[in-house]
Amino acid sequence: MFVRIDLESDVPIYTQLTNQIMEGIATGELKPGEALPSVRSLAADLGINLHTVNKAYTILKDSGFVQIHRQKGAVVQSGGMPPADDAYRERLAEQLRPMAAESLGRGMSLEDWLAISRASFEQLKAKREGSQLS
Amino acid sequence: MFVRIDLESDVPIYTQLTNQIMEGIATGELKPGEALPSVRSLAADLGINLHTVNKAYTILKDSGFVQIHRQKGAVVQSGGMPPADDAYRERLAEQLRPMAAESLGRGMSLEDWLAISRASFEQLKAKREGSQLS
DNA sequence: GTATGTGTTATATATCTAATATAACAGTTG
DNA sequence: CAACTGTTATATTAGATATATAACACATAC
Repeated sequence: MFVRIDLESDVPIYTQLTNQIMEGIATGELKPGEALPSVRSLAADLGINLHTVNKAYTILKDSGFVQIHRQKGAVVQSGGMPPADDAYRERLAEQLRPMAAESLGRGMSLEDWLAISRASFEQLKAKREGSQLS
Repeated sequence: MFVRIDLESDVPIYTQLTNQIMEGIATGELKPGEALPSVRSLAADLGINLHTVNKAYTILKDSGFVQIHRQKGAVVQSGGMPPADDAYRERLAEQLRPMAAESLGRGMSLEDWLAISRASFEQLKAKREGSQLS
């Protein structure tokens, strides 16, 4: 498995898991229809509790990135990913605002801010286009 | 005071406070050398506890955005804001990554991502250039 | 048809964070 | 001296995080 958990981080384990799995889906490392490890096996692999993994899976299910077949397990959403609709864009802008404020406060230019922002997105996009043909 | 606290939010009160004061500094609404309200008066204004305000002030002091004169109170940093050095830029990129991943996963284009990112920064910058002459 | 493997649900516990409530202290200012 | 700073200390409540065990419903494999 590609997941790495940092137990020293102040980011909750279930959040680290959620983020990394979502990143795997976004980059195409995990393809639609592909099965995720069972909550028990992934928990055992990572040396964490089953419920911690389950919490991450539930968040991904509620946000529409995975489907959960009660007895088959969790699989990457195959019926189309959730859209970047207006509600999401608002949430995103809300999250970005304090980060933009701190950057502006530290004297960062718009160009620098956009360069870092662009790099974050392009790195993931490049990974996706490298691992598959779309 | 310009601060608005949302008690329903899942964002901790001290974080909301920290963010809004930092935004005030970034936009120039709060100018270098300007005094912040005392922890007691701001707490009373917002209907929250003195220690919650103090926690926000301490975070802002530790990150270099305000100075605290033990008996005069907290004032906006007048000796230059903390720099946007490499360490900060790394932290920023770290924070942006999961957001970029979700946006990519939802099918957002680089252009859309940059547009939202740019808007977040420019709104604050415009506010700053509107409230002062620099 | 029993065994195994899914997610799910239920309790219980330990630890940490967030927020509040009081109280007191040290040092400045009016 | 009185009033105001931030600071420190102690205590309590509530919630989040993470763990541990156990059991359940249901499908599939032997």
